[in-house]
Amino acid sequence: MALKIHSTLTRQTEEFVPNKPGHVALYVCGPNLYDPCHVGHAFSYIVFDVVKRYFKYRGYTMRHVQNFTDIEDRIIAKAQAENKTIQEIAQVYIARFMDEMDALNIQRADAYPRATGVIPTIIEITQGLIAKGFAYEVDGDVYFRVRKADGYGKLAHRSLDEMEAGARIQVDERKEDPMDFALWKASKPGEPAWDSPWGKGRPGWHIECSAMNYVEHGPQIDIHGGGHDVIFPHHENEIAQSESFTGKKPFAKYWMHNALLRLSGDSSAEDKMSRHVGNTLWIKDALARHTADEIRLYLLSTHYRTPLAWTDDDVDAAARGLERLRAAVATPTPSPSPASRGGESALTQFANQTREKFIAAMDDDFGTPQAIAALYDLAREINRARNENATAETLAPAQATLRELAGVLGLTLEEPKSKMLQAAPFIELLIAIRKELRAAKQFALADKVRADLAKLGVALEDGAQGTTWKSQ
RNA sequence: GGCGCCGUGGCCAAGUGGCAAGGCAAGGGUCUGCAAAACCCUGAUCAGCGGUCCAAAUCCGCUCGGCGCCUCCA
Repeated sequence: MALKIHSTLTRQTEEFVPNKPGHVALYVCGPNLYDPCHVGHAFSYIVFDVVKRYFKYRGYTMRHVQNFTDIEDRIIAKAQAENKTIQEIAQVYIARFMDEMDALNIQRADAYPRATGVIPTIIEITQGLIAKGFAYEVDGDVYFRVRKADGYGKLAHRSLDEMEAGARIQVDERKEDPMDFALWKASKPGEPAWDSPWGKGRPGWHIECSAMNYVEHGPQIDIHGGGHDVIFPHHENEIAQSESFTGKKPFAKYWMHNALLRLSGDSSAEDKMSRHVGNTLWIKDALARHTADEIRLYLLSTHYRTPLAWTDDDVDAAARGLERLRAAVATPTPSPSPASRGGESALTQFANQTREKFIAAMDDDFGTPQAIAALYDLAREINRARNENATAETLAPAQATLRELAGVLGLTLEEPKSKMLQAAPFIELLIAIRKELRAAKQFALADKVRADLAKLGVALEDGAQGTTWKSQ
């Protein structure tokens, strides 16, 4: 079975064939650093984290590059408003970004280049594009000549004429074509600026990604990813710049775009989550309410190309499902009774079939919803076997498989860290006393202990192997 | 105005031509001193209308409803 990917460029689900056998060069568009990241960003980065984990699982080596755009109009505006440098602004959000990615169990990229770190390459590419006739200078600005680029609009599947017919942008008379976009902008007083052949200035919005790709990956990459909203103009322009400059096509072999997350309000209409619109849920706030496993399971329960509307209730529903998965991998105390030989190999066999189903689902354009369904099926079989007194040894292989597959989705299946570690010895003490009460058939008192602990947020569960507790 | 997506049981969500995955919730049951957990059982003809086909949630057309991009955006 071959791994297939839906590419925005062809609008087809194609078999994945890397440029270099066994290796994947992946570039994912990172954030502009003028504000914290919201769960829409988290969704995108989780999606590509799963893409990466799955490729590794299938034996590919990866090089994953994620950029930071640290020079851009909004960052400049923010810096001016707060009387700070753009570097100071960027640093604050980069530190927060890294913390949040770690908290979401998103594996770090191999490189995090910053736009301001590749200015010489940006100038080199811009010069090259001018030399080849793809760009022109006007008053210290440099514009890309879209009419010259081969197949401009091929990613967005729109022709230039269509775009101009419906364009709402103000036409800059100095540009040859209204759709021409800036590679380099002459700086205004007070703005950060770099020396260039066209005077003091700074990069336009799209060129930095072409430059960072060129520096980190070379002229061609396998997969370029990002949110659906960045297809046009950002990725379209990246293709135009990179292919025109290097002459190598395709710039990226597969273009993957995740659908956009919407934020479901109490009564208001659901809108795309977006920082400039203002309806955002910061990652930090989401993590205060839900664990990374819960958030990931929820987001991955929908296919990445299907839009979904975030609601806390739905995340909570996913969290309850997660508990069943966790119950399945929880290690039971080895049973003293002899192994029930009957279902032993059958469970392992089921686990192996689950792995095949999981792989088949993921091979088909990262079908996480079906992959997760397979996980639930396996969890049920494990729990059932345990109910039928299977030994720890019998359960272990299937549990290992469940952990293995969950790990591909970045799910740890670990119990959330208890908020009551300090109280643990006292809770254990109460459990021990309650055990004696139960042995003495003083059930009313035993139940009171359990009920009162529940009021304090501690749930007791009496199992065959004794009583366990967890905080809620 | 142009390009595109979506509408599946109470809720979330797969399936994209051949008897409708999975999760949450709900009801019934097993187990348990009781409870919890776990497990078992129960439920949808796929927005509406028309068409193509031996056969459609899946293809075509129209209608209604929701959304995205075309400008900053993951």
